[in-house]
Formats: sequence, structure tokens, C-alpha cells
Amino acid sequence: MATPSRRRAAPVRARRSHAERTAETRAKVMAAVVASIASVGFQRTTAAEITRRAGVSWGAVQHHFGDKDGILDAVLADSFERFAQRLAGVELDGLDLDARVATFVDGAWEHFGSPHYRCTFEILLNHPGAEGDAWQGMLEAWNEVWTRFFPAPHLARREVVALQLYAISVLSGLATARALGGRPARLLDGPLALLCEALVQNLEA
Amino acid sequence: MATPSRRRAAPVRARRSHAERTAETRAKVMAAVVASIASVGFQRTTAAEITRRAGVSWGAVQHHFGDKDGILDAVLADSFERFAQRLAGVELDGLDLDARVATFVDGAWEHFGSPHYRCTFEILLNHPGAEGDAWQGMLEAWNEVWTRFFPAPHLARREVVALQLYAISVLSGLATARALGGRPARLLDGPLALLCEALVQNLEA
DNA sequence: GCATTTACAGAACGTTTGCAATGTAAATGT
DNA sequence: ACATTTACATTGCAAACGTTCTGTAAATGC
Repeated sequence: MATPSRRRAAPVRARRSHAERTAETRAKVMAAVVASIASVGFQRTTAAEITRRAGVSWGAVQHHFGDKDGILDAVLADSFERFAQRLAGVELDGLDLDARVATFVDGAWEHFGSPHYRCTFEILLNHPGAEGDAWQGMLEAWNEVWTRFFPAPHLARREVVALQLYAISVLSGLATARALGGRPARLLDGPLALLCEALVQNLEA
Repeated sequence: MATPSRRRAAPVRARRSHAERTAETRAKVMAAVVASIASVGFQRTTAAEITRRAGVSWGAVQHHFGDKDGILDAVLADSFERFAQRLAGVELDGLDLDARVATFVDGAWEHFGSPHYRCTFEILLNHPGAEGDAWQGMLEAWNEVWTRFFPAPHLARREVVALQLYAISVLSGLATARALGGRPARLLDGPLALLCEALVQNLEA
């Protein structure tokens, strides 16, 4: 006997529960979408390209997401989730404004600079369906995190909105600038420092 | 006789020279592309959609631009041209830094906020061909305008690049933020003022 | 164990895409 | 005036796209 073990000779494929299978396949597909959009853009992220990168058939995708819009929606939701999660767990007690701003910008850039935001961005830009709503949802998530970091009751709502929009613009713009021109990552430290500067100046009482 | 005039009764179509025809048709096609991308996005800007909006046949497009990439390249070039032109004619003598910054940001936003930049942006994002080169070209045009507005010999090259990238990011990010969420235009005045503030602070000797 | 449900594979289909090919009217040069 | 070139219209097509449909293996519940 080539395989001397008694019951299961060569467990080429381990037994997996339905829940495990579902979680793994969904994760593979969504990761494939993110990777594809990040590297070849939205337009060339076709159904065939997704199945190729994920290593699953279209049948699997259809089973878990329904159609292509279903995958895109799931990826959007996942991306927001990741962002909120990343900045929700940070401990802020005892940090002064400088430190808070630095922490905030750091964490936010981890998200905006990641393929996940690139992905979110292109989906929102091209996907006609959940256009307004999804972006609005992102702004709310952003606002929630922001108010936790910077309570700032001395500022008018109008000024806060302007500051938020400003910060989002810098981060989003920086991310797309890097995506368009293949520029070295260290060039981005300067602009990020400028953003911190601007935030500190406009947030302190 | 229903049309009593002597020679040409109803000149439904005036006689146009070849040069005029070419100029008009090219302009109509390029305007159609800009309008289409600005309103329905890159993906849904198909060949048929372009011909529909331009009111010309595909044969005409083919004749003047070759293929779809040809139109896109032409639109890119035209967009850069418009930007450079807009800021090149401004007289700067006798303006102090504040005024220069305000003028610069104003003019730059006229471009970044226009459908032409939205168009440039989406083409660069989705068009695989001239990706790096075209963006590099835009940066050069940007740099040329910038150095005319802000000679600033006291700053290190590194700092200047950071400031430039920062300004581009704010403007581009603001434009895309407006494109994604249909937000009121007046909300953008705040962030633009913040950009001016940041530029003045970092440019003065 | 066995029926049922769930997870996934793969081919087939109808539509849309960009583009080539061909034809025609208008303008130009001589 | 007429031949030639330029500007534009129309049709047809092959490839690619998203999706539907059918089939099969694996896991679950009884």
C-alpha cells in the first residue's frame, strides 16, 4: 500500500462545513474584485476576470451574490466596514490635539491609500445604482469617527463640514494622484503633513 | 410659388469649407464625449452614445479620430490645452502673495470643477494606453503655471513638489467629491478657502 | 442511510461593444 | 467642367460582455 494510513489516505481536500465554504468563497471573490479594480481598473474588471482571479466559477459567484451589482454592493459595504472598524478601536484618552490629528490622518490614510478605497471610489464613480446613497453612507461613517476624534463644540456646524470635506478631498485626491501617476510613496508624506497642519490650526479653540 | 426668392429659396444648409466642417465636427464630437462622461460616466460613454449626443454618424468620428482611443486622446490634449490657456493669460504684475494665491486657486478650480477635468480624470483612470505619460504631461503643465505664479526661490524643490501635489489633491478630491455626492456648490467655498490659507502660509518667505 | 438542501461548475444565449467595409455627397484643384 | 480628394452615412460583423440554464458533488437534517 502506498498510503499506509488507515482511514483517510490523502485528504486532498479537507471537509469543510457550509458556513466555512461560504465564508471562504465570498472572501475570495471580493478579494478578487478589489485586486482587479486596483490593478486594471473598473472597466476591465469583467465577470470573467473576477472568476479567473478568484479561482472559482461564475456559478459560485452567482450563487453567493446574484449578479455583478451584488458583488459590487458587497464590496462597498465591506469597504465601509473596514474603514469604520479601523478607526473605531483606537484609544483616545489623554491625547492632545496634535496627537489626535496625527492618529486620525494616519489611520484615515491607511484606508484611503489602500486598494479598498480605490475600489470603493471606482465603483461609486461607475456604478449608477447606489450612487448617492452609498456615498452618503460613507460620509455618515466618516462623520461618526470624526466627532469621536474631534468633539470641538466651539466650531459652527458649517465650519466642521468644510473641514471634513477638506480632509476627505486631500486624502481622496492624494490616493487618486498616486493611482494615476506611478509615483513613489514617500512623496506623499509631505502633503499628509500639510493636512495635519491645517487640521490642527483649524480645530484648536 | 411658395418660396418667392430668386436663387436660393431655402438655404437649409449653408455652404461650408472643408476646414469649417472639420473644425465643427471635431468640436461636436469632443463636446459630446465630455458631456457624456460628465453625466453618465466613462463606462456608459460608448461609441453609439457619442454619435447620438454629437448628432453625427460613426463614419464621421472614424474619419476624424480613427478609433475610440483617438477621440479620448484628443479630448485629453484639449483639456490640458484649456487649462494652460486659462491660467496663462492672467496678468500678475503688482499682485501680492495673497492675491496671487486667490487668483491661482480661482482659476485652477474653474478647471478642476469643470466637466473637462471630470472627463480627463475618468479617461486617465480607465484608459490603459496613455496612462502614465498623459498624467506626467499634466503635471508638467501644472508646474509651468505654478512657477509663473509662485517663483519662491527660498523653498527647496522637495517642499515645492509637496505643495503642488497637495494643491492638486485638494482640487481633484473636491471635484470628485462633488461628482459622487450631488452636493450644493456653495459647500465647496469653505475647503477652497482652506486651501488658499495653506498655500499662503507655506509660500511666504 | 437517505432525502433534501446547499455550494459550485460549465456551457449556451442574447445583447452590446467597437470597428471594418462600403457607398455617397460635398468641396477642392486644375 | 470634371477628376480627385475630403467629409460623412450606413450596414455588417466578430468579439466580449453579463446572465440564464442545466448539471453535479458535497453537506445537512431526519
